[in-house]
Order: sequence, then C-alpha cells, then structure tokens
Amino acid sequence: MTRAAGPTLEDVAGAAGVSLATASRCLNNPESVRAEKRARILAAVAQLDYVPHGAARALASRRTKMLGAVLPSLDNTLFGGALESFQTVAAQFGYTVVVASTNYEPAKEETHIRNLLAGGIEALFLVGEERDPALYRRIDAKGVPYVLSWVYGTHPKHVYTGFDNQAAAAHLTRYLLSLGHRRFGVISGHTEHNDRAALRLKGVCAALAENGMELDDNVLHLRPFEVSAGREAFRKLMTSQTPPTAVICGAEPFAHGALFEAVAMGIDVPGRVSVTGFDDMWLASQLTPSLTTVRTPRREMGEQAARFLIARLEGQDIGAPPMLDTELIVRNSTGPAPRE
Amino acid sequence: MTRAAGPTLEDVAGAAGVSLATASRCLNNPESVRAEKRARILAAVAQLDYVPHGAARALASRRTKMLGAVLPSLDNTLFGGALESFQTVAAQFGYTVVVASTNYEPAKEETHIRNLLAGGIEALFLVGEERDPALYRRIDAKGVPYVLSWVYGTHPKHVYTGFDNQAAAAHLTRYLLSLGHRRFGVISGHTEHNDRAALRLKGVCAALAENGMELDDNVLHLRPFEVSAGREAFRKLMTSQTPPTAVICGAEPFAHGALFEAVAMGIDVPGRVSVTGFDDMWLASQLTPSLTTVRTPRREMGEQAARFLIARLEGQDIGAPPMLDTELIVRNSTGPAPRE
DNA sequence: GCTTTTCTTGAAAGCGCTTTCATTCTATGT
DNA sequence: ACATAGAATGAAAGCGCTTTCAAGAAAAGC
Repeated sequence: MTRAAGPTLEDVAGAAGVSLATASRCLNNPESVRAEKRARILAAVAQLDYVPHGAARALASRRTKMLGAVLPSLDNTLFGGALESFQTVAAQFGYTVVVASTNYEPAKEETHIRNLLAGGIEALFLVGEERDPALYRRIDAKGVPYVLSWVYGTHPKHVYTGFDNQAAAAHLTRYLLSLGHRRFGVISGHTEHNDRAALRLKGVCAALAENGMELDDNVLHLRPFEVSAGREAFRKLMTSQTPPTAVICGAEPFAHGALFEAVAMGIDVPGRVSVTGFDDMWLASQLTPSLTTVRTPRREMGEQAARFLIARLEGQDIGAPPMLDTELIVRNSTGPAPRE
Repeated sequence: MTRAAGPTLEDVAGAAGVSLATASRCLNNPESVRAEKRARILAAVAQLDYVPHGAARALASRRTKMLGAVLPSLDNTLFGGALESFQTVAAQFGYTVVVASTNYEPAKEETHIRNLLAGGIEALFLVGEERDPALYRRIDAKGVPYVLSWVYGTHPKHVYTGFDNQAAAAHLTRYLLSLGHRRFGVISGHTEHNDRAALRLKGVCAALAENGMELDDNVLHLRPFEVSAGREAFRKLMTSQTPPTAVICGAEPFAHGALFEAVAMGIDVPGRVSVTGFDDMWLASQLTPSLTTVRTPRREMGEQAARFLIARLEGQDIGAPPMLDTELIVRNSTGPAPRE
C-alpha cells in the first residue's frame, strides 16, 4: 500500500517563510522562536494539516516516546486494569503504548520483547520476575529501563511495582487458621513459569508451617486460570474422603468457580466450607455469599510503573517505587470451621 | 536518558566484510544474497547481537508494521477479547499493536487517533461508526486503512467487522414477546456517543412497534456500563407501580447487576420477571439463574479486522469482511410472562 | 573461446526530522 | 552613538536504514 505522502516540515517551513530548522524548533520548543514567526508557522501547520512523521523524528532525536507492555493476557480485567492505567498515564505524558500478550505462554515473551525492542520502545512493563537471564541481558544491552509488576522482589538491579504475594497469601491463611480451620484445600495456578502463583502457594505453606502443619499433595490442585477449572477442582476436593473445611484459591477465577460449584452441589458456604479468592475482582463483592479475598493494587501498579518509567526516561530520578499494599477483604464466604 | 548505542547494520556489514546494501538485503530478502555471504552476515548479526533500528527502517522503507487500536476501555473483557485476538493475528504477521483507551470519553478518541497517526501506525482498529467526519478525513488524508468494529453499517467507504446490533436486539425482543411479555423495562448504555447502544435500543423499539407497542420513557433507564448501575436501575424498575415482566439489558453488566439485585430483593427470576443480557460474557452461563443473552463475536471481530487490515497493507485485496453472526442464547433467566 | 544474459554486489541518494555551529539581529550598557 | 552580550535564525550534517542504479561476476549460449 502506498501511503499518502502528506506535507513535511519542509512544506510548513516554506509556507511560513522560515527555515526548516526554525519550524522544527517551533514545534519542539516554542519559546525559542520569535512570537511573530511562531504564529506564522503554527498557522501553516494548521492550514496544511501537518502531522509530524514519527519515524523521522525518532531517528533524528533518538526518542520514540513509545512504551512497551507485555502481559500474560489482554482478555482479562486482571491485567486490563493495569494496562488501562498504564496507558492513561502514558498518554498524559505524550507517550504511546505498544502491547503484546503472551497468552500465558512464557515462550512467546521473548519474541514479543525482541520485537518491541526492535520497534523502538523506550521502556518496558513486564509481569513477574522469573525469566531467562539472557532476556534481561538483551533488554539491558539496549539500555531500556523496565519494571516488573505483580511482584516485589529483592534483586537490586530490578525495579518492581508490585506487592508481596507471599505475605498476602500467608496473611490470608493465618486468618483462616484463626477461624479454626485445619483441613485445607488449595487451588492454584501452575507454578512452573508463574512466580506469582508460586509465591502465593509458598505463603500458604509458610503460614501452615508456622502451625506445624503442611499441605498434603492430594489437596493441592494446580490448574489453568479458568472458572471451569475452579469448579472442577472444588468438586474434586469436596468429594474426597475428608473434604477440607477451607478452600484457598490462588486466583479469583478459581474462587468464583468454587462458589458456583458449591451452589450446584448444594454445599453451604461458609457453613460447611470456607472459600477465599485472590485479587478482588468486581464480581467478588457481588456474589452470594460475597467472597473473602485479597485486594491487589492493579491500577496502582500500572500507574506507578508508567510514572516511574517516564521519569527515568526524562532524566528525573525518582527512586524505586515503594511496595504496594494488599488488603484482606473479609466478606461472607469464610466463617468458623464447622465442628466435626 | 541516553540509550545504549547498539551495533548498526553498518557494523554488521563491516564484520561480515560486505557492503551496507548487501547486509540490508540479506535481512529483508535473504534469497537475493549468495548463500556464502548470507551465512557470514547472519553470523555477524548473531555475534554482535544486532537488532534493527525500527525508526530508521520505517523512515527508509515507509513501513512501520504498527497497527493501532483505540478502544473504549481496556479494563474490560468485552474489548479485551477483541484486542487479544487482534494482537495475536498481528504478531503472527510480524505486526506490532499500539493501543489506546478512551475510557468511554469520545472526546479522547480524536487525540489518540492523532497521536497514533503521528506515531506512524499503518492501519487502525476502531469501535463503532459514529464520529466526526473531520476525524475520518484526517485518517483518510494519511491514507491509513481502518476497520469499524462492533457495528456493521452500510456506508460504502467504511469497512466493518461487526454484527447487526439492531437485528440482534429485535430478535431478542421478539423472543420475549413470544413468551407473552407485554410490560418491558430497558436498561441501556447512554446512546449519545455510542451507536452500539443506540442501535440495540432501536432494535428493541422496532420489535415492539411491530406489535403496536412502544417503549414508555419511564421504563427506559440509561446508565454507564456498570454492574452497580444495573442493580440500581433494576431496583427502580421493580419498585415502580407496574413493574415490568421482562427487563432487557443493553449490555451484560446491567444484566449481571439485575440478577444480583433480584437475589437481594428476593425477586424470582424468571418467575416474576425475565432478564436478558447482551454479549454473553463468561459469567452469563455461571449465574443462577443462568442468563439468556446474545452472544457477540468478540474474538472474531479482532481477528477478522487484523486479517483484513494486514491483507490491505500487503496489497492483497481480500474483500470486505462479511457480517458476523450473533446468536440468541436462551438460558434460565427468561420464561413465560407471569399471569396477572 | 567469446559474447550475451542473469545474478550479485556496492556506491550513493535519500526518507523527514533534530541539532550543532556559525551567523545575523536585537537589546543593553555606557 | 558604539561596543558587547544575548537571542533568534539558517545552513548543513547527520540519525540508521532501504533502494535505485550501474558495474562487476557468474552462468549460459553459440
């Protein structure tokens, strides 16, 4: 497809009777141009309907004003919320965001990052910390700053905009323990390439260990992040010989599924079994019973990441973003452990 | 921030002992270079860890391989599904997607489109048809092909990847009529800047008109697309003197809200009132009662749009995409009108 | 063996913009 | 009025790549 040529800055300069250099200055640093000429140039811009050529500008100035975001999924308000706020802040500062979804296939991430890097993005928004060191090296080689979200690790060379998955999960588990629960079931996302899931699971186990308990393999169900998987796992859990009195779900779709399945099975929640989620999506508060869960700072992460990255790019050194808080939201899906 | 320089194609050419031109050819059209040199060049690329400079390439070739998408919201699986499939297809063909959200504020759309155009996107994915003609002119002036999704209009110069909102809504309404319903309530999105909402509403009215009925103003509630708004409107509807026997929701959040509120109010659905949705999000099938709704082809729209746009850009002339189907999914939230 | 055709190659001219650098103005001080 | 600092301007040199164009190398034909 041949693209319509469109007027160039040179045309604008010509129409305004100034040099190319002056026209360029006028657009990037209006103060440096005499008011009278500025008016002429701006008029020419308006009249010709001039739109600057991004690639040319990028090539000459070494600035693309593009930010990249690689997410596990776009079809999901979990990441959508973060992306929305990331994009909104970016737009406020005149940045544009290029997005890619791995579809929860970590292998795709490298390709996407490579492409974004080649495309010229100046900074990168990523989810999670665990990835091939070579990938990090490639990003560093380009001098592209990045932020790891949804986690808050300790590696000094990384910048995080996230929260403490493990602590949040442990806190939630302690709450359940305080309610008297001793038999747990856990539905979690697969942990191999998902450090958030792994961390949450670790938090659960840690809290259990504090009380001299441990998680039996057959009450731990690893599943893809889907409601149907939650239903199925919940049913499996509740039809075992010794069903748990509390089912901890490492992600909210599992909890939603569990609650739906409980209705289908005629199981009283929280009378017979307590159920917890993780993320506090809008549905959590609407369900009956409403879901006890952990609120995660989705929009905050996106916003914080954008602000940090942009500050970095503009040379202002705001420090690394602070760890974000989570909050245990106690609702009606949890209650005292039933007496035997 | 100074970006790390990184090796240029010239460095690669130097390392491989060939000219810049040959190195360039080797990357864009490998066949045209003698195998022996090709190997040397590729080796140099690998060894230097060379990544092409997007802006430079774009400037020289007038191709950015970037696609733009402007959506009402990113924090919403409605558009997220379309974006996901759009991006996936784009990536398959080596395109990158730049995204922007208007946050349901149509005024923002123009700015975003302007920025994307300046950024160099080669094609545009938009939602809905209704917008300032000047905006369309600006896009045309750049020679950027675009697709309008979520609608399927008749304007010859537009390309649509969508479905017939009006027909779908009319079909749904007729179904309700056939169940004996005569008193309707409608919860719809604001129609001023939302042709999808307007079209659906029109479909409802058309079906009603066929039976010599019309929609009274006080049973029509226009709201922002939120569950809470759905709850509130439903309550208002059901506490009026003559509550409707069927509540038609122009978007699914309203229907979800209505169903939740019905539970809260102890109203039997569909015994006392039938409720319908529009879009068939995953939740629709999980709710109790499960929701009668219209399935809209979200992922198909994104995929179709990407395929069409890319074909256009590559000069293959595949025709305009066909109108996509919707499907009335009858579940348990609808039933015969209660007898008076 | 030598000419003609077909491939491969390299040199060089940009793509549209930003940004030094040197120059021309304008404003200021005396 | 005259020198001088400071501001505004234009010419020109790229930014890193693609792509003509013409020349050189290889393959094919007689």
